[in-house]
Amino acid sequence: MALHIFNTLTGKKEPLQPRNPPRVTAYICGVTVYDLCHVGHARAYVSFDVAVRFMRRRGYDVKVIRNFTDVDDKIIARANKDGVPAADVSEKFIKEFNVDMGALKVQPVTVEPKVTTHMPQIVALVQKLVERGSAYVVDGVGGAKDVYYSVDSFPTYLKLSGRSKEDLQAGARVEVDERKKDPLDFALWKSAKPGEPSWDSPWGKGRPGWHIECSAMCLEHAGPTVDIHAGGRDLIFPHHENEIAQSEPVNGAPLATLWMHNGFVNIDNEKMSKSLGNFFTIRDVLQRVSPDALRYFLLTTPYRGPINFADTLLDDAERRVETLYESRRRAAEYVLQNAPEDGPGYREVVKGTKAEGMLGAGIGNLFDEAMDDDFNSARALGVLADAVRFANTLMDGKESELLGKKLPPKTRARLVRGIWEELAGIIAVLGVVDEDPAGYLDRLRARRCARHGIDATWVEQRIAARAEAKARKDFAAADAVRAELAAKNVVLKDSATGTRWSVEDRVAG
RNA sequence: GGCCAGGUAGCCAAGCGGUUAGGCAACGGUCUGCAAAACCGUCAUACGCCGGUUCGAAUCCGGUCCUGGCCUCCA
Repeated sequence: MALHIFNTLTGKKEPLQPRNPPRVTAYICGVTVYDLCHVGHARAYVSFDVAVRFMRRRGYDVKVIRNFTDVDDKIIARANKDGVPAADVSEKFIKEFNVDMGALKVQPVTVEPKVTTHMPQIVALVQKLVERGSAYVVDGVGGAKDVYYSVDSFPTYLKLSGRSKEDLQAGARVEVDERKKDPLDFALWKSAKPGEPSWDSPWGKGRPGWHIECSAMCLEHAGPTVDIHAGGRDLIFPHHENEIAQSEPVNGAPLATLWMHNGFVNIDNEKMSKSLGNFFTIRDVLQRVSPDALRYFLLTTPYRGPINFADTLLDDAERRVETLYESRRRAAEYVLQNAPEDGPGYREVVKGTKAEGMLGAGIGNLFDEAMDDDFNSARALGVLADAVRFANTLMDGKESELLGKKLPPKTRARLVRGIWEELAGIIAVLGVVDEDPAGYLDRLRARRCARHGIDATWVEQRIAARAEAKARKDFAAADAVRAELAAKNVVLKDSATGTRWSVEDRVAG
């Protein structure tokens, strides 16, 4: 099966059919840079990051365009409030955005266009719309003009959201503006009020309306039709609807073949919003858990549906990621210690056994099959779980139940190596458990030590004392140390190579 | 009011006509000086409710209840 993606425009999963394969163009609506990003942004950009990584795994040459809207009412409002130029606000939050995306391991996109560097294209597009009668000019501020888009000029307006103009007006929350021909008409160009950033145009000093920048930048970087246009659900109306209305009459072609929209992040089953105060920035969250944990959490639900955000769920994800890193580290050590022999891979070994149904088709294939179904990351994590569990079973030497026979360590090592080699490709797409396990686990432990006020040196000393007690068979003393450390959330893990320790985070957060 | 999602075992969450998703928690077991981790088993013939279609429905159809969202800026 080929990659299928849910298309908002048709309401169906459709095969990805790029116009010029293997090239895929994708325009992802970026942020308006007036504040720090929240977990809703994290969900959108992590979802699309995984989608892009998977398309690349599938052999597509993906060009990703993700804009910054750096001219906007909210930026101006923020600048006025802080008493700084608007450009300072947008520049600051572009930097912050990049910091957050970097932390989340969202891969850099191909092009990051900004409104301020695409003014000529925007003005030219507005001009074309006026010329062909899609837009009209009215009096604005101080002799300058405003330009409005006429929704009546575009018969298929609202085809993406499947609404009707009557429905929207029934909401009766559309602002009344005497100069508009239709209440649903929206601004393409706004005349500048005193003190606002502005650019020269045929209509005097002004700035673009909210939607036009994406039409202009998408055209500039992807051409008349982009293969995939993506953003949050909330953008379906009005933003994407308006983009379509602005672009299609001028381009004479569909703006996008596929429209992808990610679902919302809810907090305690309510929409996250600033007014409700249930609002978390990405860095708030990364204060609590690792980027892997946040990514893993976001991937536990397919991108299109809502996802409920809660500390307990994040903590669950972090523990799960920790387990996976532990397994990965253990696998690496196991392979190193057991000198894997050459021979058939796990798929052949599993044939005709209980484990065949689980992994016989091949881990990579199962993963691809899951992701081909509209990037079903939840299913993909199931594949990951099955594979890791099987590798652990082998390392435990408990494979006879599954395989009907016991294998020598060298054979097990061969299979474990093969499994993790395949898993490497998967975790590279998901962007979780893809770091050096020792480094990750050390950082995790250090963070928990800090949170619980634990001194690592002291722990090591206590462990040494316990080792001495154990050496002289004084198990009572050894157990006393275990209990002493357990009281501080420190858990000891004895192994052939010595005692490892970790910090449990379950109590007190 | 209009439009759109969703309701799956203690919790999270796949599946969307027939064959074990997966994870977490709990409990039992293997292992261990004791543990932890890991693995095995149990919880699990679960799918909001009522009808209908079908040899067969969590999956399709009709109705109904509930939750959330959009219709204003929002990923």
